[in-house]
Amino acid sequence: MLNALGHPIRLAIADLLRQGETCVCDIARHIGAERSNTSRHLSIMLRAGMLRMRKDGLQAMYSLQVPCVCDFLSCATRVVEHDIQERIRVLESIQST
Amino acid sequence: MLNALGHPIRLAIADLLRQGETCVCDIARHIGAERSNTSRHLSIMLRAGMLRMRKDGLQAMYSLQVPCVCDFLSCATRVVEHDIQERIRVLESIQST
DNA sequence: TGAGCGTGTGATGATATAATCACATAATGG
DNA sequence: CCATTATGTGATTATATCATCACACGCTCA
Repeated sequence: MLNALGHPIRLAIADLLRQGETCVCDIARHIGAERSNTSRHLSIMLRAGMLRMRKDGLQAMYSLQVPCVCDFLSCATRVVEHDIQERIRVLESIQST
Repeated sequence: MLNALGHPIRLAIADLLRQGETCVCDIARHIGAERSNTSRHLSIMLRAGMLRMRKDGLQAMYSLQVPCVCDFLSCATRVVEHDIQERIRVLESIQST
């Protein structure tokens, strides 16, 4: 599952899906990727067990399967923000010398 | 950072380092990988900002940089366990038909 | 000072992954 | 029934990643 999140497009998909169930074409439009490519990444995430899919007429609706994935992404965001702040601090301390 | 955790060896390294600071040779021995390969994966994790390294004589001691990575891994573990239990439930329901 | 140890890193071949194109499938509506 | 639309999937090429080998560097101690 970590591997499934370790790609920019898939991370963007996961982030987008936190807002709720979305169809492939909307996902592709929002993240600016080709639909076939988006579909392929979605299938990877589906296989990883982090997404749920249901057919609604023509559309395939995807949503986050596990609520914890949201917490997971929130935690990742906090880690990254913390890391960025620390790097800024380091850069500033270098600059001041 | 998700990418850095999305590889079996690196995930094993992160999991091992939760127990505390460890040198490269011990890490390599514990996870059963070559030392040069281990060193390479460690540098990837270092660049991702999730590890800290300090030299201690001959040895290079690595440790988890951000405490949140521990929470992160705990959360991942919970997600996976939940997923496994759900898959078992699905399999059993198939078997019972 | 030279041997030994732990570590990091180029080079390289093997493998995996990604993006794109083309096309097939399935549902919808005229 | 046929055109249209949304989706998924082979095929292919390009790119990235991985594991291994060989070797260099820095530190320690006899």
